[in-house]
Amino acid sequence: MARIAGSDGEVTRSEIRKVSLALFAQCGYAAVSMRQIASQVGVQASAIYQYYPNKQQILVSLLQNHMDGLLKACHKELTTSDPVERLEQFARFHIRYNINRPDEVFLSYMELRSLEPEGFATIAALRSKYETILKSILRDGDKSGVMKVDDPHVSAMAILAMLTGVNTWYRSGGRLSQKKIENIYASMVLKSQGIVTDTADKEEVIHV
Amino acid sequence: MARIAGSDGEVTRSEIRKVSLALFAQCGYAAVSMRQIASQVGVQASAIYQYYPNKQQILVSLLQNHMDGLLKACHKELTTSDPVERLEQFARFHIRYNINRPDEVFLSYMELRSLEPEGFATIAALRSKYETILKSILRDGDKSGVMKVDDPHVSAMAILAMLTGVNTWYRSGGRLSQKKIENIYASMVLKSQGIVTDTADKEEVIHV
DNA sequence: ATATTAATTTAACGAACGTTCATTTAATTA
DNA sequence: TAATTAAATGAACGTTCGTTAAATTAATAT
Repeated sequence: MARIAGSDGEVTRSEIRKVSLALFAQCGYAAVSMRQIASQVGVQASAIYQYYPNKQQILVSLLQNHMDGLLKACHKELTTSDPVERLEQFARFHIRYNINRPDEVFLSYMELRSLEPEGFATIAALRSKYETILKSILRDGDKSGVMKVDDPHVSAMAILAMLTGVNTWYRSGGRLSQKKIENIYASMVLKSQGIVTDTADKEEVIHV
Repeated sequence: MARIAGSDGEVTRSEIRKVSLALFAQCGYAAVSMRQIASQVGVQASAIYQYYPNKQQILVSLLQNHMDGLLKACHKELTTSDPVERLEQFARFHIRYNINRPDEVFLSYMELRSLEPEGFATIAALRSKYETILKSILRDGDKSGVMKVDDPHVSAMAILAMLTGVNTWYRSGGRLSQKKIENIYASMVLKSQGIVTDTADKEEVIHV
């Protein structure tokens, strides 16, 4: 047998992406074989090479795609110039965007080590771009006195780790709604940088 | 050749542990071969089987060892019963203990997926034990009104992710001392749960 | 000095790996 | 309808994988 009735390159390509993403996230890049991917797609391993030159490029493409989408969506989301509001927008965006893409996020944070130098440089640069967005917000907020940021770099790393960590425990259909989770994390992020905003239980910070 | 002059089982065993830990953390469990480990130890791959029945048991043993040490050290560190002080002790301990064990921590968080069911259950139980320590502190603090904990489980996960994240960026010999980093993280953790403690710039929270 | 135990080697097993290549069939174009 | 292009197959390549077995030598105990 060779070409199969009804076969479509675009469909197969997207199936390869879908299956690779799930398998890489679940088992790790190195532990997944081309035959394993092919089997779940419903083709032979050799068919994958019609779409990707090698296994490594599947990973690079998945990561590139995710980071591009993340950056684009983030820029669209940050609409205000006020640092505090902007920090809240960022926190909420990060939770909202990542909570529904657990596999992409996991890959992005865990499989950088599986990238060869060229791909690594590309993806690391995109990640750095994203981190810089948050650092700028923190620097602005600290400078204008509305936040208490000990160290913008450390704070940014801490906030990102905290937010991204939601994927280690969240499973859809759980006890808490996504909106509720977003609220909790946004509140913790703001508080962690010395901002108090709970409207339900309003407080005021006064120097004594 | 066979047995080598001066060879010592205890030395070889600990070399295997050391090398495996570094390689698993750097490349991922699945990407590391027995021959690769053996080569760095300075023996043939078959020699490893004198010490571990298979590759999987090396990983299990490393993770088991790390979690045991973590739990033991943590219990020793938490000396006070005051929830706020206890939370600070926990945060500082977690940073201090983990920052010097980046490979173990990375493995513990990333290679649970590489464990077969039995080993997974063992390690997951130990991790859960550790998480429960933090959750209890948060519950106590919230109940007694000295903290504002939206949800103890979410807060615990957020705090752990934030603290553990230090290993994604910290490299020894960097700009900040370990003590300074500990201070920054401890402060963020406390603030994130509605506690204000900065002694240098004292404030008071007043309900309006 | 001899027997035993500890530590390692070399050689080999079958299985799986990523990848290439020639071939085959379906769909599209001329 | 014929020629071309798209999408897949199946077989094979050399390599590496985890693991086992038998042999060999060093250290220790008798």
